[in-house]
Amino acid sequence: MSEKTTIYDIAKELNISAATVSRALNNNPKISESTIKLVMDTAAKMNYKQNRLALALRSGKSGNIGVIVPRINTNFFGSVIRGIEEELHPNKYNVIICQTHEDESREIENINTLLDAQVDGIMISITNESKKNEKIIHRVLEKNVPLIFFDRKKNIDGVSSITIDDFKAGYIATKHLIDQGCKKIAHLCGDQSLEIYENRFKGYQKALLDNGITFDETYVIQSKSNIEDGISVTNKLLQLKTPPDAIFSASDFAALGAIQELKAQGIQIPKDFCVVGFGNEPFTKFMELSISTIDQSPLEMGKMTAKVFLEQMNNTEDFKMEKKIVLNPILHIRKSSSRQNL
Amino acid sequence: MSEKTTIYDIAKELNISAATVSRALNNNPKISESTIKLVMDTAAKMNYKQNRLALALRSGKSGNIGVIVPRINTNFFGSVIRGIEEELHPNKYNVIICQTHEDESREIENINTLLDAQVDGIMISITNESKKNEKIIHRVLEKNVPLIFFDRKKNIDGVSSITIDDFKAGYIATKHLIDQGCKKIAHLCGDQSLEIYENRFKGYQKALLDNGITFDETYVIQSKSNIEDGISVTNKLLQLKTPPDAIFSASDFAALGAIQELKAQGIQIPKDFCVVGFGNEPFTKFMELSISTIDQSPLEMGKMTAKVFLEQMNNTEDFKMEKKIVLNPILHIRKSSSRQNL
DNA sequence: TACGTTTGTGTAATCGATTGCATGATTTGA
DNA sequence: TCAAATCATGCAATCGATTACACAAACGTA
Repeated sequence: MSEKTTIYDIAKELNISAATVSRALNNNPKISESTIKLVMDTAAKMNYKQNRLALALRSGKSGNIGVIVPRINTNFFGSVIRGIEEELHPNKYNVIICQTHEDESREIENINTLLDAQVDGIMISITNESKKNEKIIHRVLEKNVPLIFFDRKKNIDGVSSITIDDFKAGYIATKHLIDQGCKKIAHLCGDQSLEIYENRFKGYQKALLDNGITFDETYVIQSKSNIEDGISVTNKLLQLKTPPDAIFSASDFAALGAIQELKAQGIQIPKDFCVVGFGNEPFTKFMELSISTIDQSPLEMGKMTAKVFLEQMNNTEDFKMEKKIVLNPILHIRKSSSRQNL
Repeated sequence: MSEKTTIYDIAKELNISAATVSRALNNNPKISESTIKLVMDTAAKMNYKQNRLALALRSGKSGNIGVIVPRINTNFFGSVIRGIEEELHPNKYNVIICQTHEDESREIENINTLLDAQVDGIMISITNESKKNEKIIHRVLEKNVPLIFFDRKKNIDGVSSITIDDFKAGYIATKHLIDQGCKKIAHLCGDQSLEIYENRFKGYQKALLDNGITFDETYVIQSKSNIEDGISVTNKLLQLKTPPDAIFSASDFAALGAIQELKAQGIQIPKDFCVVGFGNEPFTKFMELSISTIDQSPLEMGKMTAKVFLEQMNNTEDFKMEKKIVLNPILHIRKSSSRQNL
């Protein structure tokens, strides 16, 4: 049962005031060298640890940062959080994680919890673009709690964000399929109320346009980010009068489902049909028929997010800083769309 | 720029003392119904939020729980954390995540960080069994900070733990291979200084013994939990005078490497060779040749860990509570070891 | 009426660290 | 040698909520 030593204990021990102890511990130049040394030594001897709660109350800073994600147990978000963590820990910030499970009311709850917990900042990847959570976001801003979006953002003035260039990602993925000789490229798109999915779709359209392929909206079909949906949606595509000869999926999971369905129908990949996914989930690489996909550099994204936060915290200027960082997507070409060796 | 309202603001507004406000907000029976209602209403009107930092200082409880894992971006740990989170959030605890990257000194750092941050408890899956971190663990206990192990534990009196029955897991995995007709079963084992890997190995041995198969130590070979090591280790096994006809790997990643190497050597799975992995990583299910594996119920493990913590927090009795919970491993039989359809 | 109880509130201390202001001691400069 | 400047330190308030103790008012009872 080790009693905690406080600055008062040290003060009593040395017959000086707590104020002097506090100043000495903070290397205040007003305190004489000898006193500082004495206090430091005594503090070490008495195994003194600063009480961060007391500091938090006085300064109004908890030293905690809230991170809100749809879910934590996917490679993408797990890696982003890892990046955030690695950047913030050396700066004495702790990371508090919340999950929304793609549920808006849960998102609101989480933000309130974090505000209650007096976090020094919030980093969030929002669930979707609906108006419902607009209000709570503004409450965060009103409270002057630094807010940063990553990956799934809202466009709000004065709020920084770290995303990847989803338009470009959609573009290069589609362009790659065109380069492989595909002419009828379908797109499994995500919830269009989210900017990321909208941009992937637009990139896809632009690539078609730039390469003289007419856009056909029957080739665009929304799919959830899971295998089952990928299967059923692909099945529908294959029943079209003129079925597609390639799929660009906005999700790796849906792409995997698509591949399973294609195989089930005896279609040869990549000979007769090419597939590109999105996210570079670990399994895309491990599959026997490895899946081409877009890497989103999640680790990097996490680190950038944390860095931008730290910059804003250290920004003592009077003006608000807004940074919109857009990372470069990287296309990994794998077996599911490589025809050069055939 | 919304100024925060405190109980003093409410007190001033109503011309009563802050003490009364505090008591009213906490539904103290000493306060008259009418006052409580008045205070509650005014608090709501003034948008009062309790300052958790002040509460934290006074009570000595931060409301934060530290969770230490080797890494966060794997399915297993991600899911455990998710489980912990889901159980603790409704109880007003926040979860602070730390990663050790399998580095002992990092582990010590993390524990110190958490103690500094005045967490109300620590849940940890340790990096390994070496003596170096023994000291810091005891410091946690001395400080009376509740400590709980999950998955990778140390055996310390009075400390609760939630694990799976790794011995049984090793046993049923091996028994399954024997049932498939395999006679020369190799084991890719993990770091034997970790109890979990030691127990998987022991279960493997016992299953062999119980089924009249002589244990052959040349069939046991240590492998790191990654594909590359799985490949190289399997290559070595195949060069033996009498190569094995099955592998029970203590890691899914090594199992995947093993399968890749087996295929590369033209060996038919499961006809000529069976493989069972460990962990039920998502990819094991997605592979075209899906991999048999042991599920560790990580979500359940996380939830149990949190529950045990909450129980200990609510335990007002004078005695210490120690719970050693052992979850049941579940064998998922998939293509890599299913001979019944051949 | 007088006295003991109950009820509802207020006063002030507490948690631990920080910091503006005051003060006493020492040094500097003329 | 004395005023001014510098230096080192102490005092006390502060952050916001809780709570032991005190106390006044209201009530009940003999």
